[in-house]
Amino acid sequence: MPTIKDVAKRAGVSRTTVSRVLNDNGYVSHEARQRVVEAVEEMGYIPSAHAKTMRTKRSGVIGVILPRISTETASRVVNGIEKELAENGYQILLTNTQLQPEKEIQNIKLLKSRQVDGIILLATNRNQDLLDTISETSIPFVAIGQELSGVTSVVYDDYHSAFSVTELLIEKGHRNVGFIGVPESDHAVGVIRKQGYLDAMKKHGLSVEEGWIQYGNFTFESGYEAARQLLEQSEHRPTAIFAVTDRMAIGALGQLKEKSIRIPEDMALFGIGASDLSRHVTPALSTVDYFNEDAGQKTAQLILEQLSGKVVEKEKIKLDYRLIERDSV
Amino acid sequence: MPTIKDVAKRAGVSRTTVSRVLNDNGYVSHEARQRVVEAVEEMGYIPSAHAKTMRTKRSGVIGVILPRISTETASRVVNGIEKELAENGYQILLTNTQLQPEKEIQNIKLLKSRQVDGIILLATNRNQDLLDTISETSIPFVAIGQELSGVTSVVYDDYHSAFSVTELLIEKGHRNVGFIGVPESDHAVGVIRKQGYLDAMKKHGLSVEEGWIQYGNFTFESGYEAARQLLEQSEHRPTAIFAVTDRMAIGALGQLKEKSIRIPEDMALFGIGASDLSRHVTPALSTVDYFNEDAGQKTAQLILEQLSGKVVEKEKIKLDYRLIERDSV
DNA sequence: GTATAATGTGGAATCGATACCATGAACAAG
DNA sequence: CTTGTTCATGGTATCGATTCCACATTATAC
Repeated sequence: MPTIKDVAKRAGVSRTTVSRVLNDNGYVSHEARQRVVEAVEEMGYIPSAHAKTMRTKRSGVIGVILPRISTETASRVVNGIEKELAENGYQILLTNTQLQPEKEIQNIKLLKSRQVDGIILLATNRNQDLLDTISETSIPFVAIGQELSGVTSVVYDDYHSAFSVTELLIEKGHRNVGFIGVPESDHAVGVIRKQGYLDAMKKHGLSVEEGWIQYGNFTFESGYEAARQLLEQSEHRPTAIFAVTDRMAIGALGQLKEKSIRIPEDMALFGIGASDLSRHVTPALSTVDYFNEDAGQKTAQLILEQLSGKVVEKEKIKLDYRLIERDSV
Repeated sequence: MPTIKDVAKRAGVSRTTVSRVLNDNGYVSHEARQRVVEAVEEMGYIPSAHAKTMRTKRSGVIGVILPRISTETASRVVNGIEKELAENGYQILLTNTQLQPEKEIQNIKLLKSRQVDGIILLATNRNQDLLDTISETSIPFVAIGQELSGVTSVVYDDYHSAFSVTELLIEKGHRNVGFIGVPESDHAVGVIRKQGYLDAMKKHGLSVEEGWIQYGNFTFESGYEAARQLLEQSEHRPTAIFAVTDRMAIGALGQLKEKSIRIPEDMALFGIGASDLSRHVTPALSTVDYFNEDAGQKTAQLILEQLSGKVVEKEKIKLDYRLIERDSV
């Protein structure tokens, strides 16, 4: 690989002049510029980003930490981020935590060692170690998915969406609404969505029987299993199930079909996520669209804003959502 | 951010000694090591990967070029790659081309400027410019998904899988098998899979009527549309449809359902990809599993092999596949 | 026609790490 | 007691770019 020195020699100028041409700053005569451009072309010269970063302290890279790469939600968010950042000349460096909280911290260090200009975290938990690590981090940082105290966060409207879903089911005449949640370590999904459900029930004067609330772990299988539990409620069996993710809802759907329970006549079903799946299962699953791609884009914009140098208040952006009513209710 | 110099000062040793402790090579007394470790800890020192890369010419990063980030296939492949590389101390730098061929070349340059130690390309086409760019590239390179001449490639067994699918449909008694393909610019999917279909038909003495072959562009919608075309064949209407991707198969499924055509009684349906979707639509879609995650892992292993320094022959690895027969046939 | 500004170019320092070489101390072998 | 290893440490060059400063040269103003 040729270096700037080689180009300089070939063009018969100094490294400084080559640098000027490349970055289009300073005075360069027409002839000198011409010769440099030719030399670059002929030698297939590609500047070293490392040397540049080292000198300028800017890498043009934003680190993105994902819980897992292969989820639809994450993919969409990344898409949104990518789109926005690429337009502004930034590149993404993706890392994933395989859902291990300690890896989040590890990855933040890793990204810092690579001099990323900013970090975006798709958060799944909010443990103190993580918060500490972030607050020690001097570079622009935005979290998405969870509200992290002291950190600019982009969050979905977990509470109101869950509330609305529950209320919609109630308005459809259901009084016994079952719920499939996830562990509380994921605050947004595990705590807030449940709260939305509980508050909606309460508002309408409906009690929530023990056994109506089951838990899964985001997988189809756990939804399938949770639905089995819900069906076993001997008296006061739910007539509707609200699962906090589409995958679990579709797992539940499998259970219901297996038991030949008609949907929505005998059991209504609602999910969250607006996954491709939700649209194509039968009956089509009612769900909530969180506009993940827009969320990613918004997050990227916040990072860019911080990057632009102006001092920015830490803020919390709550995004819009939309209920999608389909055949399952 | 503290540098190695700051750590050296704090520990009362030279930079060289700090480097020795960090990389665990050369002689360092117990006390000196102790002091360095403490200093690193206290200052929260994180070494600059850029400086290191610059000096050592090794970045510990493998570039991965994807056609699009948010597809199930790509996600799985990346997962496999990640798993294997992470175990060997490498990191991934992801870029995507948004399906624009010229961006593939652009991204290769970008990755080279970042001194990646190797490049993995999820290829969708095989144009000459791309091949030229790759052959000019001196670093380890592996393509996956398409066979690129002169490049180590990991490919799916597109031909035999398509052949098997077609044959299976024929053995089920179908003589009129319709086909939904994609443009030939994607050689593996557009050309080879179609060839497998055609050869299987020929082998069994079946002619392929004009109009039985339709084309889509990987989307649900295009599958839906292609199926409509297939249904319009007035005489000799197909009794089975083989779509070269699950998404298009599921698009077709929508069309069939809309027209109240019973599956599989009136029309059998087969896809490729073993997507989550295929398992959960009704009726469950028969499909081909290409073991994408294993493919990613295998690809990573090939890169690691090249990285290990031994001279490796360019090779072409053809992967296994598995037909998954479900309710749609 | 001289002072001043604009234009054009290169030398050298710098970013933060590693690698090579030199040097010194401690200790064993002859 | 000299010689040769092993152990321990530091100085300095280097990787490939940018940036600052110095110095010409040319153009413009008065």
